[in-house]
Amino acid sequence: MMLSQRIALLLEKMLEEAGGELSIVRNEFAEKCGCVPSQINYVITSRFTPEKGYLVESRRGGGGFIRIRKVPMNRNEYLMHFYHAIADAIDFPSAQVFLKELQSQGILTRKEAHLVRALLSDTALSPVLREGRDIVRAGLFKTAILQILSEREES
Amino acid sequence: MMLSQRIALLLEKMLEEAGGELSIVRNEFAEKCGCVPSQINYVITSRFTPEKGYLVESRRGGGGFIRIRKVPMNRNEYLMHFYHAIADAIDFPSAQVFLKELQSQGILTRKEAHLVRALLSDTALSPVLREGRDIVRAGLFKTAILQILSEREES
DNA sequence: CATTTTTTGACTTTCTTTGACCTTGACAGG
DNA sequence: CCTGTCAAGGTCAAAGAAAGTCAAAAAATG
Repeated sequence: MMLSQRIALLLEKMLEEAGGELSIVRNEFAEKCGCVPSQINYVITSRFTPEKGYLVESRRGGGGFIRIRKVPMNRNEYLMHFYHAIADAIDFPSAQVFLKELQSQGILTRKEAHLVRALLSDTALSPVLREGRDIVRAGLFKTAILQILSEREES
Repeated sequence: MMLSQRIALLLEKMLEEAGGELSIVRNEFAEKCGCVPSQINYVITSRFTPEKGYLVESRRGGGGFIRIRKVPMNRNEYLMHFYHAIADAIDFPSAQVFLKELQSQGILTRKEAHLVRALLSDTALSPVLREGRDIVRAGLFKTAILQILSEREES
């Protein structure tokens, strides 16, 4: 079997055992998998993507780590409906309609909805070339939804 | 755990216990932490920054000391302080530090802070060319701060 | 056979630790 | 008063420790 496949499987298993959140030390882990360290990045960027419900953070330098969090995607049909409706690009007016909906369903408070709306606005995204803006906005919106989903699991 | 992190934690605890103002003798303190004296400077300059609301003074020579103070600010002062500290570009780790601070000051709830953090992450901004990412992030962060400022106290 | 995915490794960036050397302040002795 | 000495803290750069990037080569896929 392919190396990256095996690594991905192992990560998933560890993630499962750790209850959805896992920290690894890249070089150590690569050692354990018998691969070069950058292979770990490849596996993560190709398979542990936000689209698949994973959130990844990391730190360099002494004491560095890579942390992977699995956001359960199927728990909330309603949010996933939004998630998929966003496609790979969305303009601001449409985003605004979605946000109002999320707010009126009580998924976001007014303050939260306003916050997200501000961040998705054309003003906020003005440093991004107009051609790419709707794509960036779509990615941001999806990230927000994933984040909301992951909050619901906790607390 | 990392040395610098242990030291930072200890300092925070001592600061807390001392009610927000704390004086140490650098060499003594380094001794107690089992590190070289300049490590104390490193910890202070990397973690007890004005951005996080700390004021640091010191005196050399006989009877020298380092005094750390946590300055209480009101909500709007805090926000404007952050707004100006962001300059025109900011990387994710710094943004994260700011957000933690906003959260610990009760200006953002945990959920709000997490939401903004997710939207400012490198993952969320991955469709933006890396060269421009920190600039886009700075713009987004400032937008968020303005939005928060414009909210009434209670949401 | 063409295309896509995987594997590798050289190079880069970020964060931490350490130590050699610099500057400042207090205070004694001249 | 000076001035020298010692007791602080400050600075900086090098070395170490980790993760990130990129592109070329190899392998898999259809």
